Amino acid sequence: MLSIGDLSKRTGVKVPTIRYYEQMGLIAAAERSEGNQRRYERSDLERLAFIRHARNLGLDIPAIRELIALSQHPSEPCANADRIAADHLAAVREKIERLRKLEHELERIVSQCDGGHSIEDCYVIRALSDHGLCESEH
Amino acid sequence: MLSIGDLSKRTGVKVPTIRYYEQMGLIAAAERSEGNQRRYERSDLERLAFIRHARNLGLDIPAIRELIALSQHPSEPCANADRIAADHLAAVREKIERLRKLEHELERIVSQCDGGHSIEDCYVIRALSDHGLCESEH
DNA sequence: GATAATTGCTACAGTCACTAGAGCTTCAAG
DNA sequence: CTTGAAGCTCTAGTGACTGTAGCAATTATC
Repeated sequence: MLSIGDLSKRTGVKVPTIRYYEQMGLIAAAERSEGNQRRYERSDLERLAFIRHARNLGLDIPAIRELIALSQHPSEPCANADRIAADHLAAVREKIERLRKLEHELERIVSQCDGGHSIEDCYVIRALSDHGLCESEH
Repeated sequence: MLSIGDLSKRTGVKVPTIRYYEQMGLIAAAERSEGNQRRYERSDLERLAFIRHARNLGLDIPAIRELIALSQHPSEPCANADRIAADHLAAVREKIERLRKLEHELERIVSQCDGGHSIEDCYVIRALSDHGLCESEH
C-alpha cells in the first residue's frame, strides 16, 4: 500500500495533481487509511503512468478519460482509440504549421532590426504597426 | 467618433476583448458619450491594430504592454524591442521543437494501429501503457 | 413621437490543467 | 511523547479571453 507521496515519487506526478486526477475521474477514489489518508495499490501506479504518458504526448483529459474507458473493454474494436490518437496527431501538425509561419514572420522582423538604433526607426515596432509589412496573413 | 462596435468591426477584435484590453491597460480608457458609452478616435484604431497584430504573432500581454510603452519614446534605443521579439522567436522555436518530437512519436504509434483489431492488441493503448515502447523521452 | 431592435454597460462565472496557499489533522522517527 | 514531515479539504489564481445576466442607451422603423 502506497501513500499519495509514494505514488507521486514513483510516477513523477505531483501530489496535488494526483488528487486533481481523482477529482476529474481519471483514477478511482482511493481507499483510505483509518486517518482518512489515501492508500494506493500497484494498479494505481500503472494507471497513473498511463495518464502521465498520455499527458506528455499532449492528450487532453477528456481524451484520456475515453482511452481509459476503452482500455477496459479489451475485446471491443480499437477504432476509437486509433481515431483519438490520429485526431491528436492532426492537431499537433496544425499547431506546428501555425508556429512555422510565426517563426518565419518573426525571423524576418527580427533580422531587420539589430537593436542598434532608435525606436523611431525600429523595424520591430514598425512591422507591428503596419500589417502591410508582413509577408503572410496571420 | 466610433462606438465600440464600430471599432470592433474595423479591427476584427471582438467587443468584449476591446473592453478586456482596456482593463489590462493596453488601451487608454476611452472617452464616454452622455449615456456612458465608449467613444473612440482614429488613434485608437491604430493602437488596437498594433495589439491585434502582436497577439497574432503570439506575443503575450505584458510583452505588448512593454512594446507600447517603448513606442512612446521614439528617441530611445530599440534594443529592448529587439530583445522582446528575439526572445519570443526563441520561445516559438522551442515550442516547434517540442511539437516535432510529439508528432514523431504519435506518428509512430498511429502507424502501428490500423483500427482494425481489438483494444486488447491495440498499439495505441499498449504504447501509452508502456513507456518502454517509445523512442524518445517526453 | 412611439415603439422595437440593436447595441452598449457592468459584473461575474467559466474555460484548461493544474498550482499555491490557508488552516487543519495524521503519521513516522527519535 | 514530541516534533516535523506529510496528508487532508477548500478556495483562489494562472492567461487571454468568452459567455451570461440584467439592465440602459441608441438607432431604425412605423
